[in-house]
Amino acid sequence: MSKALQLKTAEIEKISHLDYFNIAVSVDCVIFGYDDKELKVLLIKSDLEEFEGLYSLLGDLVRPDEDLDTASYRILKERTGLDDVYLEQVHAFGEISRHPSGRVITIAYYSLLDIKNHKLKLSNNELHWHSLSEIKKLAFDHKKILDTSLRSLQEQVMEQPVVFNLLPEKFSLRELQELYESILGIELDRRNFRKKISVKDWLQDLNEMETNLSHRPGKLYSVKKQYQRKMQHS
Amino acid sequence: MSKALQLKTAEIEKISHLDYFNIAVSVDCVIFGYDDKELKVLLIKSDLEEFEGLYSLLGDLVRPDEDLDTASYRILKERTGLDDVYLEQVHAFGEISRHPSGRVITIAYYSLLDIKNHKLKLSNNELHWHSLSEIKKLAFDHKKILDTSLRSLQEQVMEQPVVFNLLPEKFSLRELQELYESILGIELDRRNFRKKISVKDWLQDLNEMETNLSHRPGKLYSVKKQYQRKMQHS
DNA sequence: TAATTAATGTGTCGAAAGTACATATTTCTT
DNA sequence: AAGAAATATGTACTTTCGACACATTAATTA
Repeated sequence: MSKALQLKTAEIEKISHLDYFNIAVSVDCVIFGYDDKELKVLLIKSDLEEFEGLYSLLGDLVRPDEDLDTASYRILKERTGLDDVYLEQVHAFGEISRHPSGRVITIAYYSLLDIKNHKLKLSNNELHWHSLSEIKKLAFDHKKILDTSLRSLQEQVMEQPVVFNLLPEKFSLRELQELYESILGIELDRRNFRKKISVKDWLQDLNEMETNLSHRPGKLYSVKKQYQRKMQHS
Repeated sequence: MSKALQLKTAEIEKISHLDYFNIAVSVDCVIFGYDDKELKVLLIKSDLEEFEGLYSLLGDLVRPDEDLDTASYRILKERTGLDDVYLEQVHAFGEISRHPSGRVITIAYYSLLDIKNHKLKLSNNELHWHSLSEIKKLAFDHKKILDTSLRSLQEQVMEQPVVFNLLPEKFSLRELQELYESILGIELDRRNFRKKISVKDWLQDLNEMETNLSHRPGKLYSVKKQYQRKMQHS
């Protein structure tokens, strides 16, 4: 093993095997949701004394026999019951004392899902959706991880068709625009937004209308099949 | 520790401490260099039987008492003697069998340096510069890591002032353009390139000219101080 | 020293994309 | 039938992008 890892002999003598295997690897999932015109993130109450009263992202140690990607899917599945969700790796965080109980480096993933259409079994556990705007402090370095993930999402959102997992299958252009505004934190001009989206050619016009509104309904769209991002089942 | 990592009691019983600490963490550095109008990468001959005759990136295990960033600086320092080099994290690679001798996940960093101005002590070791165009196969998953890092560099290069570490302190616009062409793998129009660079306002006109050319010399520039990317010494 | 060579330095025009902005239309409600 | 509340849509202006050509400079050579 030591030779495999290209250590020099002198180093091998100095450093024991156990030293090197004293780092644990975890995955943390930044699960963004969208509901009530607000971007939210799924958090769990931290059960560490050090972080009494604080919330943290959903994470777990990576098992020796699973890929990083597989680990993130497993965590999502275990915690939310969902298995059709797109995950994207964001960054690795490895400061020495980021975890109070030991050396743990973590790989952050973000994920997007439509809160209303993915009813979690929230009843018996400590899992809750939190509005991004209200989150001031999180356990560990999870606030930093959240900020980095949001920035990464913001950078991708206008270039790539990533956000559709946050919406129901059928949505109006107004709903889509409100979602973009939530993610980017800015207001957008309706006509310019529609123009910009329409040149991307991501949407399928369903020839259906919104219903149950007390005003003129809008047309409904869905994202074209080739742009749907689902889990690559492993 | 187990509680710290938020395992359920049932899991703690099933899974021993050692199982979880059976994953090693390494850092691999994709060190790009530029010389002779070509983009190159620094590789070392693999000393694994499995990869006989193949080259690999510069990497090492992360020590329990160092940050990921610190580890990447240490590796660069140890292998090249350089300590004023900018490193940027790219991605974590964690496929189960990416390392033949055990479970090792690796965090990839890229780094940029001017080959001519950073004379490595290349004499006694197996370190060599390889033209990117000639690299077909590398040890481990290092070809994939290299490709991902290059793509990441390509995406950043027009937006951010990242490439100046690949050039000597003083350079002409032609040299800069040739560098961009090497990185992007395309030819650029001289006038449009100059226009694009000039609006960025990254460059300091040094009021000096190239010398020792057999034709009209160009003006020399350097990157403005506020855009220089050096190591944040830790 | 004049002519040649090989590169530098520079500007314009048309196309495409981005931005600001207002009115007519549709559906539901009363 | 009128009013309320939202949808759907186009144009003019500005900025950016891309293609493209010619005069200038310094070194070399005849």
